[in-house]
Amino acid sequence: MTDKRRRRLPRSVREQEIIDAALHVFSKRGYHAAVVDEIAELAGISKPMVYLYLGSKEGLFVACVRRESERLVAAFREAAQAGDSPERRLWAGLSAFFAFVAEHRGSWVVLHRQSPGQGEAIAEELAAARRSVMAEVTGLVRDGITEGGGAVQLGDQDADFVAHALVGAADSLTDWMELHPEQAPGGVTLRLMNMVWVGMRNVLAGEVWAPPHDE
Amino acid sequence: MTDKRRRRLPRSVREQEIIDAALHVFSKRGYHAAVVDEIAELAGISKPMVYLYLGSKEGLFVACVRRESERLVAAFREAAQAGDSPERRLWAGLSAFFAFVAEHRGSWVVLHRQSPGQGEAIAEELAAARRSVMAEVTGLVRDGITEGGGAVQLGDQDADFVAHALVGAADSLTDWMELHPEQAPGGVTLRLMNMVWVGMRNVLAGEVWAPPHDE
Amino acid sequence: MTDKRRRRLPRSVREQEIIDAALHVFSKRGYHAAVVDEIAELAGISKPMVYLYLGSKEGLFVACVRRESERLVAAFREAAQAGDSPERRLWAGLSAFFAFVAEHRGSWVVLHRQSPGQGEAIAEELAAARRSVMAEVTGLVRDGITEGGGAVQLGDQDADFVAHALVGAADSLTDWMELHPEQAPGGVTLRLMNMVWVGMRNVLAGEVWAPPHDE
Amino acid sequence: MTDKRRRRLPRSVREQEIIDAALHVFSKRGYHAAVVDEIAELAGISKPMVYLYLGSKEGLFVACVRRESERLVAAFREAAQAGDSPERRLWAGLSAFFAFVAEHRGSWVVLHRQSPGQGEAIAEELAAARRSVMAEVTGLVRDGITEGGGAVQLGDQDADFVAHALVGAADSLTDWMELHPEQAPGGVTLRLMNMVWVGMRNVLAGEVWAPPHDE
DNA sequence: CATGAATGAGGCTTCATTCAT
DNA sequence: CATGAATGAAGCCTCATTCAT
Repeated sequence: MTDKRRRRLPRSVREQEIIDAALHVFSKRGYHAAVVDEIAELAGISKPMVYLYLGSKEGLFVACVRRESERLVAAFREAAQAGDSPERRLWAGLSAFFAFVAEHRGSWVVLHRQSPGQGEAIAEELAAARRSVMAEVTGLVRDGITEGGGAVQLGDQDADFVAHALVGAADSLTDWMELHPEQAPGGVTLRLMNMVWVGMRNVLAGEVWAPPHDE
Repeated sequence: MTDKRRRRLPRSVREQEIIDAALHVFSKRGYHAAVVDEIAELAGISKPMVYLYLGSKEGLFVACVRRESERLVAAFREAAQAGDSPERRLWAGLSAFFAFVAEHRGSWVVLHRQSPGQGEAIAEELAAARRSVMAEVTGLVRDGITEGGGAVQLGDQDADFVAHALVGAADSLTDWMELHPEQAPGGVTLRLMNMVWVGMRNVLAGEVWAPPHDE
Repeated sequence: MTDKRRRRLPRSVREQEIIDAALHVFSKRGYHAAVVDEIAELAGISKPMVYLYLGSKEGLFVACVRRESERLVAAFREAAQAGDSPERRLWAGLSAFFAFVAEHRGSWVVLHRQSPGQGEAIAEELAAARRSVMAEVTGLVRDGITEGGGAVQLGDQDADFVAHALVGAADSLTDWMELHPEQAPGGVTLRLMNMVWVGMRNVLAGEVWAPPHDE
Repeated sequence: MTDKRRRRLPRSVREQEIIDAALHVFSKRGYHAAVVDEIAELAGISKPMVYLYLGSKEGLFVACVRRESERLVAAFREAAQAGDSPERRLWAGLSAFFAFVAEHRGSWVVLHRQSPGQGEAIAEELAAARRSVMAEVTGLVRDGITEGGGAVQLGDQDADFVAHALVGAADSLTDWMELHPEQAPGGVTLRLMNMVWVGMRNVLAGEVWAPPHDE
């Protein structure tokens, strides 16, 4: 922490600091309960500066959502690019995704655990962010499973289904991880992948399961 | 609905109507953005009645959480009791769970999609409700998979892991269902079960998957 | 405490019970902080009955003030009548007055320790009550001191001065008595009388005191 | 007063102005009947400023009580220091005290004429303020009478008794003064002092009075 | 550029009072 | 006669946002 008094920072840097502060507060309190004063104080500047840079409370939130969803997508993509086969790419992508959700709690909370109905603009921005994240996962799932699972094709709708299930499970498992702090995130990813993965492959290979009927 | 003006209702009935209205508004707006006036208006009474019956905005929320978590647990248990084998019970319970999440959107949103940090009492109540729901799922998962999957035992921790994954996936899949209204909830349950189920069984049977390494 | 349910009491009795309850609550909380619900509950009846009998919160307060000031005046007069000389009457009256203030704390608090400005009607009623109490004291003081102190006459204005001082001192000494519960009220009266009495007599007899000047 | 619109005042000045306004309103209406809006309006600012500076209605009241009790004590002490003998100090202190009570009606009403039971914090603050005021008077009374009256010692308890009586009488005499506006405060002080003073001295000198018995 | 000072608007809560049975 | 049910009105407090320096 350098001396916070009377720093002259370039606009872009200061803006990022404000968004950092906003992310922290929004994730801790939720959009409505968050208070702009707290964000300004945490950013080490006065409130009018916050308004000068981001325009409004909504602007703050939108900036957070935009930046963090881009970060998540970027992490996902970067990891995925490293693999040289669809299966490897999928594994790497999901690992990165899971790591992001587990480690950047604040970002994920802002993106995925806000109550709905906080206003038109916010709902729109959140929906867009979630769509863009989900699209990445869906794409990798489709390719990964299709090629990894053998000759079986996985349609867009099915891939999207799997992507939703994976994302939801990953989200929920961050709660589980808080109850079991001794479990490493990598291990959790592996367990989740195993469960879904082996299931997907076998289901695609024809091993279906049907609900047992009472005779 | 009969004439809403100046109805005199017994306390117990009015109270349920108020909770109905509160559930609707809380699920639409989230705890903080919800406004007590709107709840009162939707319940067809004046604000002081709301306070006379439920005490405070927090009291309203707690009443919603309590009632709906009990409903969810009840639906889950009732369905599970119908089966005569662990596997059947698990299937029935999860079907009921999924149906509840898909159909009682409001209840589920209030239980599971609130921003964190809404205050001590609220956080505590939500945590308790979620624990009680998760405990039900975990119990059925452990028994169901253990006996359904063969001789393999599933420990409490593993069962809880699977339960979290299932609950999270189910939650997320309600979003998917909104994108695909033509899909019946029963079918969605079946797909989810298949994916997880077959995977779990095979994993327990020894078919593990490991991330592929670049050679 | 007899069975409070469904008593049929004559109007006058019930009214006194309500005033009892009101006095208790008003003296404990003050006019504004007092809540009609609490008065009704303490009186063992429903709120509409309170309004049927006393009309309004103001009516409740006015009834308390009127009844208690009459009681105080009555106690004062009754005691004073017992004496057969002005000096005895004064002593007896002041003793009774002091005993009343010390023992009927509720009554005295309602009469003398209300914030001003609670509304026109209330201010008027309180002023009237205080005037009537003070008039009693003034009358006895004038006669008692005039005849008790010798040939010296005490005018109305002076008597009123002494009466005010005595009443104020008596009021304040109830606080002192709370700090010294071991002191009997009778002793306190005696001390006060002694201090004022001897002073008055000597002053009237010519022993004046003047502020010392620096030379 | 200069143009009240949009004045920018430093915090400390504004704060005192707010307390001035609060004192006025609290003394006119009493704690509960006072309305924060009126205080804000009288202070020439908007309500949020009041809350920003003093925190709450309770905070406003506490600030008044604290400031005014300190003022009273200061006036009392300053006057007392001027004398060069216990008797002179007592006279000067009591004169100052009486002048304060007579002239700063608002301060005195807030300090001494609030209904009891306005809430824990308020009751505590008021009790503390009254204790501190009474302690000053008690101290001076003890020294002043002891040395002024000759060789007779006056114990703490007796001094406190006299102090309570004096303070109560002074309080009540402000009412008398309102009925006799032609009387100067200095004269009232002198009369009160004479009455109590001569009495105390003579009582301490052995001239006791006892209630007359009917033979 | 930066901020201390200021506010309009709105939300939670309470309470005296009345209505319909 | 008696009451459970109901509400209009008002008060405390907070917060996003802006002004004047």
